[in-house]
Amino acid sequence: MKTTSIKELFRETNKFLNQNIKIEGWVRTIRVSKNFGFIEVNDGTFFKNLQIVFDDNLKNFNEVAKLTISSAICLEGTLVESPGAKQPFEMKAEHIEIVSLCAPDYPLQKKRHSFEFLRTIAHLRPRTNTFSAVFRVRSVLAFAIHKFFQERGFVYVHTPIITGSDCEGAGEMFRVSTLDLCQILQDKKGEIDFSQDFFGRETNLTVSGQLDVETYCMAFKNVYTFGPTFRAEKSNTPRHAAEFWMIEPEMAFADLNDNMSLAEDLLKYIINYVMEKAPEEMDFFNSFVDKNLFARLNNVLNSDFAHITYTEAIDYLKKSGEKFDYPVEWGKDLQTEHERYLTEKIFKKPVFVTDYPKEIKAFYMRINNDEKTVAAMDLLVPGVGEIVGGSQREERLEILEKRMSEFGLNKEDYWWYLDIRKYGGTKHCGFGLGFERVIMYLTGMTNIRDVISFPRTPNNAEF
RNA sequence: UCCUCGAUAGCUCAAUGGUAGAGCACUCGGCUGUUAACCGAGUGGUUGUUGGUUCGAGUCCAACUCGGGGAGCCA
Repeated sequence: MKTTSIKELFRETNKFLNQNIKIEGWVRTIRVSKNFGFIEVNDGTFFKNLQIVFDDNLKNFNEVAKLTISSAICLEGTLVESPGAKQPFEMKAEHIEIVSLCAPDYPLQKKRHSFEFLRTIAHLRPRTNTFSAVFRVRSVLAFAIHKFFQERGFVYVHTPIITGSDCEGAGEMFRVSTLDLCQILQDKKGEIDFSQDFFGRETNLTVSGQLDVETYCMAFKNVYTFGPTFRAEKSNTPRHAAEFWMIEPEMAFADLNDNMSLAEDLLKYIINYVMEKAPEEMDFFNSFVDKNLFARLNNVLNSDFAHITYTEAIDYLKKSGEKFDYPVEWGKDLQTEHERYLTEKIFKKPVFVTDYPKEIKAFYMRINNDEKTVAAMDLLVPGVGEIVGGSQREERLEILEKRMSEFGLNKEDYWWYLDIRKYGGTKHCGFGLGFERVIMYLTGMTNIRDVISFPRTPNNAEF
């Protein structure tokens, strides 16, 4: 007999009602009386469980009655309408095979656990309601992002994970090496001799695919990367991880306004997509994780994002009368408290902040005509803060070279990046979108460690 | 890295410097429609680690480890 998925039962109920079916899954909870009992079984195909009714007509009733949570079972029986209020249908079991009895020291109980505890059993937590919902949404979202870009003709570029360049000089990097740590070779200056290393030079894990993807942008016009990114920063916050995923689109013949339109369209598209494709999971988040979730997401869908310049943002903050821990001053970067005030108190919706002072942004961002600011944009959203950071890139070779020397960067190390400007360079722009931050924003989960299967953070690489 | 709070049974949490406790989980028994099922009984502890103060430390002190919240860096 062919196995039916619980997802099919919920999506095409009439097809299976009063029919004989076979189900394979794991016991989520069991309640037993003297002569009958109930099992809630989950087969992994769907967020919700199927309730099983069984009684002592089963040959192995006594064994079934002693099933432990998370035991694997295979059932045959009839799908019938349920008299109970909490489920539309249930299965009247005629045969239950115990595939594997779960050991009694199984750490997950029927009761609620703290996320902190569940992080210590990251190999078991996908079996809980919350993590089942988080990781199915993560999967749906990843697909939605590809679908969005592919539908618009963007080419997916796999930029390298191991890199010889130090993109934007941003953050500490993880060194990649096959040198024997016990016998590091030093050259005459006493420095490490990377010519003896695997690649014949110093290499690291990537902190951004942007510089590489810009080269493909000049060939395919519209491109994007979507892959793992690594930062060796000892950041200990609910929003940072040493290994995370990032989406980085890049568009040729496009300016900062095109860039912001793309970011806004992308966010709205994936919100719609995940609401449509994972409604049970989203209902769960709205009910148990963040009661304002739907209101917040609908607000994003139904509003045009606000646009202000950095200079205007400083004015807003100064006129607000709010007392901030950090002073508001033109030329200084916006602090988290400033960003949150802008998006949560003043605009109450996503806000693009553009045209930051050139001193506080990266070397590759395009200098504006005022020669004081660069064509950068950050998208701030209520609750999460900065979710997108992007810019129009400096395409003018002389200006880019000047900027690099101001930042103390060695031109020779970026020869291929500069070549793009020499050989048919054009205006272009792009941004980075933190995948985990999107998941947090769309689910209401507040810690990045709870939206990554096996999170890597300082002093933590278990599993 | 800085500030701050915390760590007690498998889990969630109690315990005035003076005998280490409850609910859930687990084991056994009861119960004919349950929904975190219910009722009864039982098992379960080197109180994060190391050192100190004290007649006596889960409780006070110090360092360390890990975790939460905030900050910085950013995505």
